[in-house]
Amino acid sequence: MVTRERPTLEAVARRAGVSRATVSRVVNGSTSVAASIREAVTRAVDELGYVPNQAARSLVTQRTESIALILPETANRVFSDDLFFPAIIRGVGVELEAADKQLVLMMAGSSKSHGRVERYAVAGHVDGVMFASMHGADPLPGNLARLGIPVVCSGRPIGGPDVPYVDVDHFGGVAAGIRHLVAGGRRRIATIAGPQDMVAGIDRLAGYRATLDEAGLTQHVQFGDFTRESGIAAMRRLLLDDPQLDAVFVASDMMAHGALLALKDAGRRVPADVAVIGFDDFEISRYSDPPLTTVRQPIADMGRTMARQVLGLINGVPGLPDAVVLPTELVVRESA
Amino acid sequence: MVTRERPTLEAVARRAGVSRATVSRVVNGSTSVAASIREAVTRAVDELGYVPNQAARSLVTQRTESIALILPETANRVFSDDLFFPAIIRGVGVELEAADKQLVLMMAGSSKSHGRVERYAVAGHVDGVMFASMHGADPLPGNLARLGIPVVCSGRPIGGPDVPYVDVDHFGGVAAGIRHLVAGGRRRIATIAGPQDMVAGIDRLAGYRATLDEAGLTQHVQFGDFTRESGIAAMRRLLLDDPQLDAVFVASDMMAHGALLALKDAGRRVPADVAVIGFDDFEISRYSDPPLTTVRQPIADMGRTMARQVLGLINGVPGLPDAVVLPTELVVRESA
DNA sequence: TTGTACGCGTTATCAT
DNA sequence: ATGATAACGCGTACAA
Repeated sequence: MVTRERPTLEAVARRAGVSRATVSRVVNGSTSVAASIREAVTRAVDELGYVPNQAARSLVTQRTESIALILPETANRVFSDDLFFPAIIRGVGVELEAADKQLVLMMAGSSKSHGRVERYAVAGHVDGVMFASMHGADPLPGNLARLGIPVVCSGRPIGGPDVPYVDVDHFGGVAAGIRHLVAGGRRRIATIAGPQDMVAGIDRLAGYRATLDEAGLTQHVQFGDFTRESGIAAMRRLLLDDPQLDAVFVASDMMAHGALLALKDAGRRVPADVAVIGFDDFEISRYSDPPLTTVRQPIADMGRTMARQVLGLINGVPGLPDAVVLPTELVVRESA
Repeated sequence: MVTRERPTLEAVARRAGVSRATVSRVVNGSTSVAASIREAVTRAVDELGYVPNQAARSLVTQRTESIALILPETANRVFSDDLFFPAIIRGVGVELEAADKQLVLMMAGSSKSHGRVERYAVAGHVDGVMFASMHGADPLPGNLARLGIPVVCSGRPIGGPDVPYVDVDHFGGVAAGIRHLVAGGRRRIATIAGPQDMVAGIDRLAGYRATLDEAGLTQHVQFGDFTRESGIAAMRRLLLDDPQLDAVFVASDMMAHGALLALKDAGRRVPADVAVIGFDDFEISRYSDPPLTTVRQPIADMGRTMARQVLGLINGVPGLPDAVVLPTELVVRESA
């Protein structure tokens, strides 16, 4: 498999009997080119199969036409059976495709890869950067933004929103869920909270605490890491903690699914004995046993919005909001 | 947000009081540099925060250090609740990260984006290309390979394997599943086949036909497109077609899940009345009702293998196999 | 409208 | 061991 020489602008120019500059103009759609010459150049381009060299082009334009999506997780974690990341990628992909940009996917779970991602972005290999699923007070987004690289985060950054972000209304969604439980007569409402180094985990727990306070009820909290297994384990601890509980608000659908399994295992009926509410509204939650009542968050929309924001930043669109918060919505099915 | 001037090789050279060439040598780890000078250069690099410009580097090295994964599907299709693509990406991601290459994800569902992807790859923006989930006799992989671009496909290409590929043993997996059904006394074994423009759909149906022939049984075939909804619909048609059927082999776990729902809906018990076998072994299939007996295919391994193959091609590793076929394995749970 | 010539930031080939 | 210097392929002032 020998690499065939790719034709250059020079080769096309020779073939068409014009200068390189003219070919460049035709290729880039400049209007100030005579129709006859344009036609000749176009033919030469086709005959030679000329395609512009992106590296050379970037070198002078300072643009790469590609945008990175950085996931501070290991590949194994990102693509387990959790559908959050796929949905983000879907939204981002749709929007970038429409803008004719390429999506560079970077997983930065280890500190080694974390550094690699930083160097990559700083090297000017992408025109902009999006972050999803951040842990703790990651300095990377801020660092990149300070270097003048357009950056947008999904999820309000912990430790000071020094970069634009897109998030959903965690608090309001949780409150709606809890109020639904209270209205249904539930009084011993526990929660399985998410990791407290992520804003989704923090805000949903805050929503639980505030709404329970409001109703004057006692709190029961156990923590998971958004996986099904952690949901199973947390539900078991909760049952040990308060065998009389009659409802549980779970901070993610995957963990809620785990809770359902653990409850069935413990002989509890859902929702007769214990009501369960999740958070996400994955497609699959329609098919759990029983179908899951859950707080819907528009994940793909977050991806789309994030992409639009970063494109706006790149193009210098004025008046972009520093923060966009998308609404959540309680979807009532059978589990609560 | 002003783009801060990035320091160039030239700037570092001035600061360290040496030539550009020497700085380049230090940055690229050449041994023939005096220790004292190397130290001075390193310090200048740190102080200035110098990072090599990738475009300039690519221009001369002809390498981009990034590799594309092309999915000939729309973003919406790729990241539905089907876990096939996420698993492929996971495997690819792990392997590329180890090799310090960047993953460029390209979804090419429309013919417009199909062309864009081709131009992108031909423009030399990536060092190699991987394809997953191909439909029909797509000429793109062959075209790119002919241009000297390292290409590997997941799934044997339809219409002549003119490019290296990685696949799984569809036929053997299906045969094992069907024989298990026959051994369990099932005699009216239907199948829900996958799309016949994809090798996974074709080969699994071929396995069904051959193994049923071998056992002298009558065939009942309905088709789906690997989605849960199509599985539901196909199962209903099958029940209409042969109300007496006592088993169904389904060409994917998602469709099998749909079949389970349709059977329950029709009042059939699984496996008492009808045995069900899927194909994939997604994590979630352990939790279906009843837990799904299925043919496991090592999807993430396919991704890893594919990545290793392109990397080998790129590095000119001799003796790479044109085809790698990974084994499948029947996982018996409760549905059959 | 078209062509000339320069510069983008590197790496690589020479001398020294 | 180190330093000039020539590519690499393209866009674009500037000149014609």
